[in-house]
Amino acid sequence: MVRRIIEEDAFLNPPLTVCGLDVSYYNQTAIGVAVLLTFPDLELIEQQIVYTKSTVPYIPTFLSFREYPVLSLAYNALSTKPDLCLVDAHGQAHPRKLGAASHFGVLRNVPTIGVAKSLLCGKIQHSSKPFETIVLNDEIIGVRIVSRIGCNPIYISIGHRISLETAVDITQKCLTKYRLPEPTRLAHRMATQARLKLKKEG
DNA sequence: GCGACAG
DNA sequence: ATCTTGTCGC
Ligand SMILES: [Mg+2]
Repeated sequence: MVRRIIEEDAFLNPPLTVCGLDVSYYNQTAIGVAVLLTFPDLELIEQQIVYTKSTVPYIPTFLSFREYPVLSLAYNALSTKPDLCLVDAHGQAHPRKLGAASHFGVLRNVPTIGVAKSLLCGKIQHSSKPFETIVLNDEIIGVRIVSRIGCNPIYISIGHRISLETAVDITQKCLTKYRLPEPTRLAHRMATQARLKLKKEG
């Protein structure tokens, strides 16, 4: 599957709509969320939540086996498909260069960007470039971005059908006043909200 | 063999 | 990811 990843822009650029994907858990229930926003205005136009039984454990480097199923169902639920997806996970910034964001992109054949909140592998290279890069095996596999002053950085990498440069550019255009870009931030917030609701209802 | 290790 | 109160800082 690694060889099926397209590292070039193969989508409507700039996109008219972008999607944010994330998952939360409540006991054995996986809660998948897909939000659809306009671009570049970032206005919410649709949100979908799906629930499944969580059966696969979390094992580092195998996140997609745990989260892809419910994410795919949430994506299916969208009445309108986005031009690009931002996934709360790494893309190529993965030991085998096949993080969940890339996995999702290839399986669904949709353009994706990996937006992670911490580093899985690789080392940060402080270069002269505007961004610090994530390097693994002498190869740049992603970038670290200080998306909000005073907060921990976020990690951007190619998911599928997009270049790293464009991935960084669009992610930055999705940033407002928070650490996470709007698509991922809203999906994450909605997933948390749904989890707390399940908890309250018992 | 040991430590690191997205969510 | 989840649990969980206070606390520090903008
Ligand atoms: Mg997540």
